[in-house]
Amino acid sequence: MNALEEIKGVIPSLNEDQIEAITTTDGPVLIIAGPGTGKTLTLVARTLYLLVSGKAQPEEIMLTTFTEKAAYELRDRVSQLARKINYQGQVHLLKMGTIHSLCNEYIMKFLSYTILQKGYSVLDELTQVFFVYENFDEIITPRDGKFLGRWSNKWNAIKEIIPYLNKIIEEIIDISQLENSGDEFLGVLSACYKAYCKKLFESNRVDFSHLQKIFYELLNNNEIYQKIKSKIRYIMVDEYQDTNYIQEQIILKLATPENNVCVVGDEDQSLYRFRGATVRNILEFPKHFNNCKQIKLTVNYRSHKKIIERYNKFITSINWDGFRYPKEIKPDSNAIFPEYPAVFCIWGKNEEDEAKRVVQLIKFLKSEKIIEDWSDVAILLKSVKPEHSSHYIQTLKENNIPYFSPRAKVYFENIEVKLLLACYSIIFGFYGDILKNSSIREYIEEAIKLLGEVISSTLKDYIKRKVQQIEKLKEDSLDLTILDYFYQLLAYQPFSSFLNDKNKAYNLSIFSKLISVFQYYYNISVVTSKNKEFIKYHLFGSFFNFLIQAGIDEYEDPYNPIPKGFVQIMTIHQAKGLEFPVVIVGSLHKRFAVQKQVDRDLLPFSKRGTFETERQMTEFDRLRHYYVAFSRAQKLLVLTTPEKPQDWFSPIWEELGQYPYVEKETLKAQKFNSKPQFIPKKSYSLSQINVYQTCPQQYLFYKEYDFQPSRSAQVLFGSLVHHTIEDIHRAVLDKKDFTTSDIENWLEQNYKALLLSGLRPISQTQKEVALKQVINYFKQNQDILERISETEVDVSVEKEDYIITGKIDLLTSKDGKFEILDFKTPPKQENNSELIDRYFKQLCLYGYILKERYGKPVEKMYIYWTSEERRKDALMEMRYSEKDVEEAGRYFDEVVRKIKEENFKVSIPPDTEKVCRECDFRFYCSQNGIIKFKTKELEEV
DNA sequence: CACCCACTAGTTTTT
DNA sequence: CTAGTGGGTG
Repeated sequence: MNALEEIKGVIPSLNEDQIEAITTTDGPVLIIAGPGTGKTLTLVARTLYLLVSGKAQPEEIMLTTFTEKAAYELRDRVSQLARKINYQGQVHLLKMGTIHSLCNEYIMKFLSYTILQKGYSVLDELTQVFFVYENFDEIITPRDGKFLGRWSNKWNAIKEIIPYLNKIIEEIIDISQLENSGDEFLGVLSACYKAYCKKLFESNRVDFSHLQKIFYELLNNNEIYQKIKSKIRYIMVDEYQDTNYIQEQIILKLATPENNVCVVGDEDQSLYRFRGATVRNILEFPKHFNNCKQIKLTVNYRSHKKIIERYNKFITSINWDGFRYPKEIKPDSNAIFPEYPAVFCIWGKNEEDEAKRVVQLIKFLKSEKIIEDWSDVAILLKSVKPEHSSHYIQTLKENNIPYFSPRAKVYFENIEVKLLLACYSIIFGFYGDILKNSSIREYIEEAIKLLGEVISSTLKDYIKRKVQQIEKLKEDSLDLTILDYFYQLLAYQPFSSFLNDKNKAYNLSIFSKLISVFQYYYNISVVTSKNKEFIKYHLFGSFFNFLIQAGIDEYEDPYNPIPKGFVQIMTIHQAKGLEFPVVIVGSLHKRFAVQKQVDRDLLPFSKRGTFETERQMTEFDRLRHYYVAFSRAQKLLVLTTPEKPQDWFSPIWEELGQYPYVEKETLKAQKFNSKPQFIPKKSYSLSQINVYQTCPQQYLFYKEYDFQPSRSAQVLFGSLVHHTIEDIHRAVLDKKDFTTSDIENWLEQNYKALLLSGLRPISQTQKEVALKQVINYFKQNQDILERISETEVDVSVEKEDYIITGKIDLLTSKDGKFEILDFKTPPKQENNSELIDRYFKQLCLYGYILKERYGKPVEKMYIYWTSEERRKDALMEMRYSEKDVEEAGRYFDEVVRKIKEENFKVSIPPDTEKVCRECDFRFYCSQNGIIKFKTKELEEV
């Protein structure tokens, strides 16, 4: 059977255009995929086709997506179908991810050729802001009270300058041209840019745009380019309309010379201009080649034909003047579309009335059983901030309809967050007169009032003790970080009960991360007499002040972004790539502005120059934005407004029936059933599973909720030893010469990197112990080092409903047999202990995976106890039988099943001395009777 | 189509 | 307070 037939066997629905897209593998291909035309399916099938036809091995295919989530989904689907077809290759080796994550991977691989050092940290949106804040005076100098002649407020200047810094990189702008432009603003800007980069690399950090730039520079080094390129034969790029200039350059470079590059996208659905994306890439793609194949997918399998008709009319209502591939989306000719009003409008007298009618409609749909679940309805808005969404939310609440709107930037409105902030502001003395001129005065005062209403006497006493403790500080310091207060507060009501509420627990976890960001970016570890005033002013006056004003989002489950049982209220951006039976589009009367200042200032210096005119940008972008919204609808598209819509909506708005005057009777006769959401498989690392085995509560808090640890010295010690041993192995594999002083150096670097990742420092003696262990290992095991064949081998295994991941080192014996080496830093255990049994099961699993992958059995497995001085005590040899492997498999299934069932009860309390003493939740657990832990420290709390 | 001026709203988000 | 809109003029 040929590859195409095999694929048709598992995906019978493929149409002719899709098949052409799948089988046109060589040379440049542009796939224009309209909404609902099976873009993801086509990408999955194309990848599969490349694999099954033997054109490429998994590791030779690179597929970039717009989000991590899309990458997961693609990978899951490919591996699912690959199994169905019984494909034998290693699907997990596919290079799939966002462009950023792929850049990051290659940078790590070729680190020594870049400006970055080991353990560099990547700034995200929030930390980039604080990085500029931290180095503000060196980056931006004010003149006449204004920053760069434009902005008078410091935080404002930070917020405004960051898009410029990013754009300079993304548009590959020659900074000397800005300098010499003669324009005063651009001159100062280029100086800022230089200072920013200098600071960035001095502190061994990168931002997202620099990840791309550094990778791009690697590609321009021919020797490295050859290395990278030799392993990439096929490139696919999803959402190509949302790529920026440097990404285009990266893709084109990676594709040369044979140009097996396939880009997929739809210029009509481009809505990320504000992030530097430009449709220019997809429009000009064919011009880069002389043999570019173009395939258009235009058959829509998503929407009712009346909906398609309407949005076709909408998108073609202006003159695109060549800035669009002419196309018409066609309904599925095999589908039967029942006759009912599939598109109608709601025009309220005012926002309140509009919301009332919207909710009336939603209730009607549900009570008539036209929809099955509340989550079949999505309200799509330009923004979900309260000023845009509150009238809908209010009315939904009044009618007891559950709703879900995680991106409303209302994190700080949650009671658990308010109460924590109140506690912190009292502990550090940020209340009363000090608030007078603060812009968060109202917020803090309200929070304190709220705390007054719920506070218990024990919590009151605790806070009093802490206030006095800080007041008494003279010349000395407390053994408390700012984050430690957080974990102590969790021991008290109402916080400890909040931990039982999933959503609140996640929000508390976000709080722990915020505090940790503050400690890190303002360079504070413990509270001292010298820094207590600094903490007071900066924690509230600048840090929380900024965050509360900007607002941050609440927790969202990456594995289940559209939970069942809730009406979805989301931004149009969020809805991209999704579909819903019923889509209600609001904000039709609002003006639509497109950010232009950054482009106006910088694009003239881009190599490509400008593209559309400013008027065109506005005209094009607003149509595209709402085109995305309208095309999400499967069965029902409702346009809603409290006022006359903007004129440019008239092509879709004209002659629409109005609710409730539409033919409700024919609507009533319908039944919309929704497809189940795709939920990607969860992966569990073996170290995670170990944590669960040690203490399910600890697993819940650190691994499930992802609380930021404050006191995990043990973790740091273990990682430090592991990483440094990895360095030795890598150096051996690279055939580099090194001495013990190099090892000392590596350990020091690793230590710094681990501290940067937010771990708590360990003592000098402990650090020396770590070094001793590593050097001991190095000195006594020359024979092992010589036999290392691979380090950090990925031993992931995909099970029926979960993925287990792990990393090990691989040895090859003289006669070519495999051996596994795994390092353990805890003290050596007795031979029949429970822990050894657990480690043994891990090794069995590793052995099994490797046998499957390489087709030959693993001969020996070793645990190496690094804390043992002599090799004969440190090295523990194990062998497994098939029976052991089976048992290990059952064992992991069982543990994962318990985790999935959310069984986090502690049945056997862990060793309080070893485990709990290092755990931030020891106060919480002992106050709540989970463990008995009495020490001096606790009594003082 | 470029420029000016008065008026008005205040966004969207990935790594 | 910044910057985008949109009407008006030349």
